[in-house]
Amino acid sequence: MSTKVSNKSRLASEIGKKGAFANQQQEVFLNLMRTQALLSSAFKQRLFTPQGLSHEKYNVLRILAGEKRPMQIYEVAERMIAPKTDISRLIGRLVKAGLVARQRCGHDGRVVWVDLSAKGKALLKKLAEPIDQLHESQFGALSQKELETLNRLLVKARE
Amino acid sequence: MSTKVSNKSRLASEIGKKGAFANQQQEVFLNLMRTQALLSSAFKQRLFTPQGLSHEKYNVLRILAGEKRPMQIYEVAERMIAPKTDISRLIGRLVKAGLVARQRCGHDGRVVWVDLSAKGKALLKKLAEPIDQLHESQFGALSQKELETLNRLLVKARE
DNA sequence: ACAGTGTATGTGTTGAAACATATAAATACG
DNA sequence: CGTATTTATATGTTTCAACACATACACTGT
Repeated sequence: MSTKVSNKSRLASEIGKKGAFANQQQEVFLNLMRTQALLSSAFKQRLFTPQGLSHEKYNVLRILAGEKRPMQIYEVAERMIAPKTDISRLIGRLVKAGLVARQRCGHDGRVVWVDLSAKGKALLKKLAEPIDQLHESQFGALSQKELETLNRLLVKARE
Repeated sequence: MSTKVSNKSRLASEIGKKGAFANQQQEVFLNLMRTQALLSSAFKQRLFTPQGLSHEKYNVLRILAGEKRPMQIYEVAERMIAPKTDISRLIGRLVKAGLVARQRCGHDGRVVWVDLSAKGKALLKKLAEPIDQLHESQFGALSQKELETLNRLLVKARE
């Protein structure tokens, strides 16, 4: 039954504050959810929705822009912020919107290459400065040292 | 480490010479999105989906449990992690699942009171410890001081 | 009393997310 | 070779989210 001693008890006994600890973790969790929701909703409302974009669509564009080359669909899927199984239809919507081009590979009949279209590149260029400004308005109150700390702690929480 | 800033520095001068910041801000933003996605997806997969819950459903239950009293629908909506306009149908689904009770107010014909049902309370009780354990597995690597710092920085980013 | 305004909740509709499953092509293997 | 397995993408179906709009009631001032 007790194949694994809970980490909580160990840590809690080290610190001697069992209940308070769990609450603090809950607080951090809710805080993380709330902050993410607020910041991402600002992007959606101010930048993405007016351009007919969603977070996921923008993400694909951003990934393609970062690579500066055609990518296979599964490569894009692997780099999405949230793991994405339903990538085909997302790409399909981007193709329909004229933002990416999709092309079957000759050698390997399974593969589809996707890349930014001129329209997609133009849209990203248009968004670049507003995005920087929004980031600045969101994180401007945090010093560079605080940003580094936040980065480090967020990564640590993921591991 | 090489600092490749050709594109950024031009933008930086346009928006006030904070180009070095813009990259770091982007990194924090993406980090925040990724960490939130990972942590919340663990909750969904391990705890919520097996119980037929979604994040939003659980949120309503959590809010009602915290108040320990019947609440009006708009009160619940105001406390959701993400602002929710479409709360009626969410409550409707919870009623359908038997987790909350919904009752019209006699005095004010507009008002609907919602409260946890016995089934809802039992579900929350059943989830309490697994939730603590999951929090511990997610945040156990962070010291209490680090959690405080993370909390503070997340709040600061929201303001 | 009643028209106008504000408040609380409900719904119509469209698009997207989730999850399983299906197709299709390349590769491995006996 | 031919069959099984893996890889890459697509689709069927159900449920949910978002946004606008609609309803239903309460309150206010005249």
